[in-house]
Amino acid sequence: MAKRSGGKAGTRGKGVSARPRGRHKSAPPTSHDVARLAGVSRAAVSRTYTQGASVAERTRERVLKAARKLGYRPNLFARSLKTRRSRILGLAISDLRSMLYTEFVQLLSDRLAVEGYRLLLFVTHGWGGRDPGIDELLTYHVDALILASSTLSSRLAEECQRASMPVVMFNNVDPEGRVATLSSANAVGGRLIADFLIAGGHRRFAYIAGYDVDSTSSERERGFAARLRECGYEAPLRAEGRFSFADASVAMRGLLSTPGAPDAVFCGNDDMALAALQVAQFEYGLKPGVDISIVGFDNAPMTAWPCFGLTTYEQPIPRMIERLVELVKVEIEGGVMSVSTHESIAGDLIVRTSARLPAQGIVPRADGSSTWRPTGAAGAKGR
Amino acid sequence: MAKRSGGKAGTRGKGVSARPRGRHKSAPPTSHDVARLAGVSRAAVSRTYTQGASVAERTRERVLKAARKLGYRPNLFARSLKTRRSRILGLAISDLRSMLYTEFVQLLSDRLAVEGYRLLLFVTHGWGGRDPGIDELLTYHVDALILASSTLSSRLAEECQRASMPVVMFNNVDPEGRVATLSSANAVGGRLIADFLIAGGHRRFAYIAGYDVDSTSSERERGFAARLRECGYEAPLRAEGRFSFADASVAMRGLLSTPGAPDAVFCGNDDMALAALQVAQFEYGLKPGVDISIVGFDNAPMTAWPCFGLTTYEQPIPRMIERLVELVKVEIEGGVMSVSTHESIAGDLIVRTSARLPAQGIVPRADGSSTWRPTGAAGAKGR
DNA sequence: TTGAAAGCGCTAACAA
DNA sequence: TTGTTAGCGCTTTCAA
Repeated sequence: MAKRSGGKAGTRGKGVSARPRGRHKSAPPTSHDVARLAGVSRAAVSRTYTQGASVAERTRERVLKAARKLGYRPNLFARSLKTRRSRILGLAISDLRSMLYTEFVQLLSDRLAVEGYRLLLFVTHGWGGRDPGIDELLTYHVDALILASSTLSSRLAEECQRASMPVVMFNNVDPEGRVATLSSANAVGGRLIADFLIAGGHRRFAYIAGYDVDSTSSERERGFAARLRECGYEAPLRAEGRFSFADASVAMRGLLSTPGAPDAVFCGNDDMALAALQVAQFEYGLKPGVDISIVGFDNAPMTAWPCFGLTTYEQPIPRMIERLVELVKVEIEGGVMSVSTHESIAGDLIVRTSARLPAQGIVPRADGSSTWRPTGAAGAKGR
Repeated sequence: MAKRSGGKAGTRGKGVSARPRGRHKSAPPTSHDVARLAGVSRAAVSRTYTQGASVAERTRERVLKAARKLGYRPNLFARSLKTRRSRILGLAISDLRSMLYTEFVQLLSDRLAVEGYRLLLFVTHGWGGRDPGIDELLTYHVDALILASSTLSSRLAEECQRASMPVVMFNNVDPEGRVATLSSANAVGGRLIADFLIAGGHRRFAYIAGYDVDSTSSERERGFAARLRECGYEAPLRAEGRFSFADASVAMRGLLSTPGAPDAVFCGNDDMALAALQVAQFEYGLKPGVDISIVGFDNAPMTAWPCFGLTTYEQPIPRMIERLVELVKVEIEGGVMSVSTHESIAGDLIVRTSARLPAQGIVPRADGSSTWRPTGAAGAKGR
């Protein structure tokens, strides 16, 4: 049972007047303190910590020595007042627990660290059309905002614009098309999965959706349903899994308990697909890839685990992050965006064991996994 | 292919002199701008946004109206200069992808949002004894630092103290005991798992460790090994899984390929346990809970999935977060910590299907899961 | 290369 | 209740 050190309290002179302190803790040292100890001006201290400023080596050393002695670190928030750059980016995200997004945040954080940026986290729980927190979001005057998979009302877009806060959206679109957006090829993926399941010989399709308001989910569904229709199949059954394991399990039970139960289920993300997989397998005794085909969307790392072997449409996170970071930097520089404000990045359909394999078109990928390419007449089979 | 709006550039008067602007973007409005438009002083604007300040309703309304018109939000970084509170907490964490920690960060972020705090993220990749980034960490003058499962060298502890930065450690201990620490009952958990596996009739034990330097893993191992010794068993076999799925898979293969392969494997966290489980099941054809027992540590949500049914020692995250937040608040207030600087919180052993059940002692928990309580002579069986 | 001085956007003590 | 004033800790002209 150690005791706190507690010492170092009380006063300490600074310039002419003593600074007021907290009761138990001394305030952190400032450039003023360092300057005094080193016998230089505050400007010299500042220059020591500024890339490419001109300071004599001797001055520099004295500053650093004094700083070390005092435990001084420049205050980034104070600096940002003058430089107008906080090197902090806001990340608004609906749920960190979605498998793909934990991967996304980890990799994004890593990538931005290289760039000298840090992430300030806002977990938004999906907002669902309303946008509470918008004022708070804008109160932190971060360098830019990344809105990842959280619904953006047109009002938020407008507010950010008026507050001249740079924004980039990731995997969700601004309904009014004013905000730079990067997403995966949702509709394309949905279409490809339709082709894949048709080629696998399926007849009764279903889609487990995320949220209705979420463009991510609805785009995937749109592509899927459109392609089925084009090929002469009925509209897929539909259930809502709210992007979560628990809700998707319920949705899947509902689907499998109906008379004309589907033999092919496409899920709006991998979390829901793993739920569907397990419900089919452990509650209905179905063998995935044989009795039923289940396909996800994301290619989250876990889906490759032997117990799952999920067939899923890849979101190429590393590439997406690379591009996202570029977009953010452009927004921050305030450059003129001559390119499209809505970009999408396509991935491969990663073929594993949870869905029946078509007779042809399976091709290996560089990383050892397999994908599927529609053969012949672009996969159209009529009916 | 929408075009950017681009407008609103150029200059805008402010007081006597025009402020310099960026090229394409206007600077965000300040309290000065609002004050001018509303015909009041900057102080009045400030008061409007300060809890419990005295402003006439009429003034308040005029300020808010002007603010709305301009898209003004107070700048929190500027405010923090004066108030010495940024309402930002730094979170240093070694890897977001560990199942328990995604849960932890999500819940912590939620809990802190209620308290009015936001998290600034530092992913540290485990640091392993060295502590790069310490200067950067301290450059953001956040209100406090939470060091979650990342190795803290005594130097970092000292530096934070000198920079008078409040720190709380979560699931890792300051080697010198100077920093407030909260962890789960690692050694206790390790001992309980030893008892449990012994009661299950096992003979050949193994431990898959995280990192050697990590106190979290070594404490668990210490309790496990100590209890085995007390009960007259040989020291467990040992392999290093570095807290990751991939490395733990390799470790498990190594373990199962040795002549005296273990029939009971305790893993330092759940991620490694799920790896061990799948290697045993899919590569060695062993049936968990029958041919071999595998126990994890964390009780991450996924471990309850039907395909896993992992028996694991619970880290009661909600309770731990509650206490963590209290500790952080105390540190921030600078109050005298009269309590122990190292607290630990115990959880239950959650019994599922991945490990053989002892003949007695299985009891239900309130949430529907089951736990195990050693019976008789505190579980000691001698030999 | 250096220091003095002004000011980033905001708050708080004080006086009106 | 309000405005004036003096900073919070830092950077950045401008002269020296």
